[in-house]
Amino acid sequence: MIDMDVVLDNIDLQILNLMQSNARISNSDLAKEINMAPSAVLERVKKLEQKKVIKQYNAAIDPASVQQKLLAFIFIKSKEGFTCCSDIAQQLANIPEVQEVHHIAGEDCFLIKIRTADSASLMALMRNSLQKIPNILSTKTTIVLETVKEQQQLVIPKPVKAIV
Amino acid sequence: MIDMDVVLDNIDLQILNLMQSNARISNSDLAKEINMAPSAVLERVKKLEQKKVIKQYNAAIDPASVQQKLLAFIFIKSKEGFTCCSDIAQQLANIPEVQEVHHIAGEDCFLIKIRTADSASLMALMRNSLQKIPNILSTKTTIVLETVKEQQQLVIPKPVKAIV
DNA sequence: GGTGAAAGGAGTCATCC
DNA sequence: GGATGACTCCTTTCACC
Repeated sequence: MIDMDVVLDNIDLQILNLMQSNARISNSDLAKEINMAPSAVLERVKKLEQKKVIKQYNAAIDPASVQQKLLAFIFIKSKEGFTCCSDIAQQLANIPEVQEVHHIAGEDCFLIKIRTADSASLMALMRNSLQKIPNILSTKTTIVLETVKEQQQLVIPKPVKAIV
Repeated sequence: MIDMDVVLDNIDLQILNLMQSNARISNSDLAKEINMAPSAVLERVKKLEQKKVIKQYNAAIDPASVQQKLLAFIFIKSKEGFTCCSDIAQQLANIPEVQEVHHIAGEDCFLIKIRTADSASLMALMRNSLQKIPNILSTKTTIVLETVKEQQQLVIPKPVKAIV
């Protein structure tokens, strides 16, 4: 079921480009930007949501404002065996503070991105949640000192304006 | 100017909690959820935007749908010296495919998160953009095979309902 | 798949509490 | 700060193309 026949035309790409950095744009503004009727644009947006091209609309919140000042990446090595790997992945994903779980190439099995209030709460979380997951062999933690850039915007190919 | 007197009460936290996973919620629905008048809620949302507690509203787009199937993390080691470091950070941040730039603790200087169409385009980007940045000593690339979880939602302390 | 119009609903602002 | 009400604009639907 991966990679269904999701075919996106230039208009879809324009919509995605506008919405990925301004998700609360009104449908009528969206329609003005791309020179179409609001109803037609609305239908396209709904289809993009249905097809899961648009997965969710998020408000990006400043972590420090809600006392989540520590960001860390942790490499997690696990015992061999693919069934256990996807178990571990799921258990990691269930931890709310874990924002990302990636299965990676190379010796280490997973890379996770995690946010907590401070280093003490990271330590507590590692003891209480991470270490209790079976089949984890070792972890290697990288603490972020400063985040220079953090955005989820994708590079969407700019639609080629047709010559009228 | 970092950490201004941003004081968030329970109502603000409720708003953030609702909007971080549903940024296109209408203001009136938001008002219903937290039992307040729409105008009062709107004012709070605007203040949260002004104070940069809400940084942006994003549509989370499925990367595969727009031909961005490769995700990689790259550790970048640079020459010593703090001034050169922030220069490098800025140049890394200017690359559109680079979604995140973190200054990290330890031997390596930076960790970046980068998305491209495929491994060939990652190679091209490393040759054309990364390698041309001065003072970069070495890079270590980690390719993601599969992403199990990827969300930017923060753990916001659940407001304690006051006893009425 | 897009348009245009019409009804219902939401955003916005001034005013009062 | 929050509520109310009025005005305006937007969303949503549907018949038509």
